[in-house]
Amino acid sequence: MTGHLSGYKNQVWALVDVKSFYCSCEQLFDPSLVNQPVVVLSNNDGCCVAVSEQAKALGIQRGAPWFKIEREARQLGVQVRSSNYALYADMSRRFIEELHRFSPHVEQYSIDEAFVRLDGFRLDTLEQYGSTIRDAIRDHIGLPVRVGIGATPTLAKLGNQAAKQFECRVEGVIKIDSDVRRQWILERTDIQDIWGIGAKTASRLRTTGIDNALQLANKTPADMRRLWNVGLARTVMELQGIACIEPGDIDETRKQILSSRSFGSGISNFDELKAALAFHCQRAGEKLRKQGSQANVVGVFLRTNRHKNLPQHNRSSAMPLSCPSQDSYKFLDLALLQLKQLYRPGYEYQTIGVILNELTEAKNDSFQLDMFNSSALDEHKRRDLMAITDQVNARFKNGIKPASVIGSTNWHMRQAFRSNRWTTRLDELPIAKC
DNA sequence: TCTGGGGTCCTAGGACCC
DNA sequence: TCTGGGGTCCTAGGACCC
Repeated sequence: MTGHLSGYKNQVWALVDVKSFYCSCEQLFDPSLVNQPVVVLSNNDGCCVAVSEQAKALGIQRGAPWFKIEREARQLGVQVRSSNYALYADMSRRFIEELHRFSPHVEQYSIDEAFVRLDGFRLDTLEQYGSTIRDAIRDHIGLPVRVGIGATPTLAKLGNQAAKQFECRVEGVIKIDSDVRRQWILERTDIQDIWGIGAKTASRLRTTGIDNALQLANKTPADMRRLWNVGLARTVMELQGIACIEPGDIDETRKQILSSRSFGSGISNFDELKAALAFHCQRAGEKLRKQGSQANVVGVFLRTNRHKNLPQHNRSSAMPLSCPSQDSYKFLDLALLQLKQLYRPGYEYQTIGVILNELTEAKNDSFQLDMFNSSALDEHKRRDLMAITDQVNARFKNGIKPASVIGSTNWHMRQAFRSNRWTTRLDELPIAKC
């Protein structure tokens, strides 16, 4: 084998990701944030989900609970924003659209990163091509990206990771194209920075003397399969340059749909839980109908706050529908039944959620009838009701919702620092002053 | 007062069958 | 006295990702 980009499958993978995506989106529309320490918070303004380079340099860590670091962060001059998903989703769409100019094969992997296949390019031009992509995203979309290039998805991720690690030396683009360079980078990559290896596996690997990616890559896949699991065996192969993981496209239809949210503060009252449950059934149903699926199983979970020194109660259940459905109200009936079984008075619950499972494609005019409970006419009416509800809710915030949702506000989301939805709302467009 | 929400895949173990 | 074992299917939970 001459180089790592001419392995037997002749694949070339690039992983393009946006530097602290949420922060970069905020900085793009608010120039006062440029080159400043910025953090973006999770739902409920709970913890830091994105941290700008400057904030990182001040010691702010991704995942840190905001209420714990707020005082110090403010003193350090850190700027804070609540999550603004409308903005991020739209910027993500533009980012992916731009990538399609560079390859017919783009697989969006998350809101801020995508795999781009560059098979067939001349090896000595790849680095230049990576820089071209980086410049285009910066100039046309306004977002800073890093590019990692390698013979497998895992090596591309690793290159991307290395581009982060050696930022000052490589200007955001790293290509792993020779065995020498592969080994050099692997040796300097901590085991836990490998895609697919998390905290648990990393600490177990360390007890066997494997601390960096090179040590792992030198194992045989068969041994790792036998001693560990198939996932780790695949990772070893990928690190050796043999592609065996196909990153899925996140635009594919979901196999499971979940709606959940933690409450602003603990909830013990059954009726308030019920209100939240109704909200999540409505929202999960909305997502389900949007992708044209129907569900066969409805699940519910209920959790107390594991960070609190209080009695804990975490339970979940799932029940099959009598026939496949898209009907939020049917989901609610079944979910409520389960909530009654799961609920115990006296606990402070923190999160509730609804999961729709065993999704199948919804056919337009033929659907299975529930033998005991409904007529075809009812089914049609229910479908129309759902369709109209979705249309109204798409146009008007706080449009139609189940009656049981109304009147309880304790579980609503906190978003104290949200910026404008600059690109998706007419009344929030940025204004240019002459 | 205040620690996210949404996914995927894999595995172990129970149920069941012959 | 002697009381199997192997295959398949299903599910809950774990680990991981961003």
